[in-house]
Amino acid sequence: MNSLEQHISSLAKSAVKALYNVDAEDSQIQLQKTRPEFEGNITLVVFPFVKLARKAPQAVAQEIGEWMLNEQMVNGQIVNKFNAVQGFLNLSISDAFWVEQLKAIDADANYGRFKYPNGKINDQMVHPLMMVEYSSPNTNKPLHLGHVRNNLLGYSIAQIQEANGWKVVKTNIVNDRGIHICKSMLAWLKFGNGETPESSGKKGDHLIGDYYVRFDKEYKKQIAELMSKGMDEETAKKEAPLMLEAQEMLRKWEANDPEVRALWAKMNEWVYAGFDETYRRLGVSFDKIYYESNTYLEGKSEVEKGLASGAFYRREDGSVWADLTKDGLDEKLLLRSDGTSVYMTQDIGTAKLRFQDYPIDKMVYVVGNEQEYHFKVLSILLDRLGFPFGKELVHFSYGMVELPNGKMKSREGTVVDADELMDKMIADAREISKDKVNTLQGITEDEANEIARKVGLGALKYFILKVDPRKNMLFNPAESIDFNGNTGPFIQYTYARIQSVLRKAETSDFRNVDMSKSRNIEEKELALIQRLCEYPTAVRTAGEEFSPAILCNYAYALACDFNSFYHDLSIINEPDEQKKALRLLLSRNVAKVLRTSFALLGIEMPERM
RNA sequence: GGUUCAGUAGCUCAGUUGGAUAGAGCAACAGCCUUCUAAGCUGUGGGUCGGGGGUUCGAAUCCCCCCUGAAUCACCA
Repeated sequence: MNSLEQHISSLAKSAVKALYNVDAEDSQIQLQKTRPEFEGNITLVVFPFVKLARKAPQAVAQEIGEWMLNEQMVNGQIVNKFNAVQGFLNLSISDAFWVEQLKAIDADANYGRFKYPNGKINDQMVHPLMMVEYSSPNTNKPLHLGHVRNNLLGYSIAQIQEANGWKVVKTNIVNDRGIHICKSMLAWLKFGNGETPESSGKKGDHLIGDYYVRFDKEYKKQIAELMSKGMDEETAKKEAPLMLEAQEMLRKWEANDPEVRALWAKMNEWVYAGFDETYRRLGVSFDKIYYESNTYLEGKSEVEKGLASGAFYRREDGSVWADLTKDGLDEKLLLRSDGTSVYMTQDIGTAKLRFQDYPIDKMVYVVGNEQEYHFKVLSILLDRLGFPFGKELVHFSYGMVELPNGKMKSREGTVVDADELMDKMIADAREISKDKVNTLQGITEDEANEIARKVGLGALKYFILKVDPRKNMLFNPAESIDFNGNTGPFIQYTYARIQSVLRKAETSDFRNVDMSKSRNIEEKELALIQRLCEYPTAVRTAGEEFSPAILCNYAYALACDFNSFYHDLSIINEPDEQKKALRLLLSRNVAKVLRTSFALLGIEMPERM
């Protein structure tokens, strides 16, 4: 609730008390922005009071409106005038109030961020700590568009929660062991001829990914061969020599076989170098990285402890299980009969190490909705094992990125590669900018490339983040991502325009807007101020709902409002100094809010484009 | 089959705890650059909010039943 809403809310409560002698609940005070077809800025919905008043809605609205105007004769005027339409009381707010709001926004360098009661955003008092896990790649293939969505959501939500007062630790759990890596390793040994990133010029993650695909190809050949000899498919999949070799390799890995370990370490290094580059280009980062190869043994020992405490039980074949039937779920395997760990075991171990490293108050896992069951179970298990954040852990579950013909599948090559996609977006941005001969004259090649990078990535990131994270989204590779309309570049362009205006404004100090002189704020100016006032609510809601999309929508609305204002009204050519000062002040703060909201999305702003 | 999530304009998506005549963008069509950046602005057309009941002053939103799609229910991760 912003300060206008607070004012009107308490005014409305007073009105209801005075008129009907009832203390209104907060939930009964329903405020909304006045729809453009009516006069006014903010609207009180009076339906909740019509029963108390025993009057028609229209009459109640009229009555409350009149009471408000009278009341303010005494207590200073915020509400200027009103009109009542059915059950809706539309209130017009005074210009002075709006100017005051704008000045307050301008004075606040951290506008929109959560502030402690002392006004600081980073008090020395203990922050609640939120750990956000995201990305969490397998090391057998390069990142694709699905990972991009994960990374962008994870990074953005970390920024948003930080703006909402959390101390945030961004973390990544790298899935660096298991049968999938052995497949790549094996294929590389058999068919690689010693190929390295250096010798081939391929990024390490792509090189490894190629061998993962190669494994699958050869494996399928073997299956087909076995089946042609009369073996059934099920058996053929198990008996194919390549699969047996891969499993043997995994056993050697677990037994610390020096050769296997050395190969594993070398190939992982290649992958990490590739990932690092992709992360850097995407603009995401981590405060602490965990590796599954270091956590899975922790998980096993945690499970052993749970076994000792009676939280879990062992079956005759030696496998360890958790009985979740009391929680309405099934029984869950934690250790295989051969003693090896499963995914769940590793997540428990990772949680343990993390909790040793940080005083976690809230744990957030940014993981696709295909793993909802897994996290439901993990939450219960961590709680049983005594992790304080277990019960309340957040699985930030997001939807899949689908292609027109369905899901992306690495092994079948139907993936949109992250690196290629970024290349394409940046190249597209560069191409488009070539047609814009106007303002980009005289800039260097490097500057032009840097703008294209920001704009291309801005288009990509906004395209992904503007969709409600919970929903599946569609990406059609045949249609390029737009640079016009409701897009990142549209908002970046709005920002760049403002920067251009501010550069041209001869003075940098235009805060001397004199409110004492009554002056009429134009409708489009007022709409902009009101929109700016909504920013803190957008930041807070985005945090509560775990939805960067809310900030996208907000930034888009603000940019639309500004462009309309910019089209209709002159800024630096305005002869009236007061009006000009107000418009410059407005422009500067629109730019500020666009920039900070985009920063929370992980999108950079170009100063010109 | 059980559970969970989704279904809104030709396409991609918005739509706060139920509020006024359901909104954007793209695509289509028609206008606006000798004037602060036209990646912009303005306008036109386009809807059985999957279907049917119910709750009430009021339902895209809440409840029930169906239809469709997705995910999941592994000694995979």
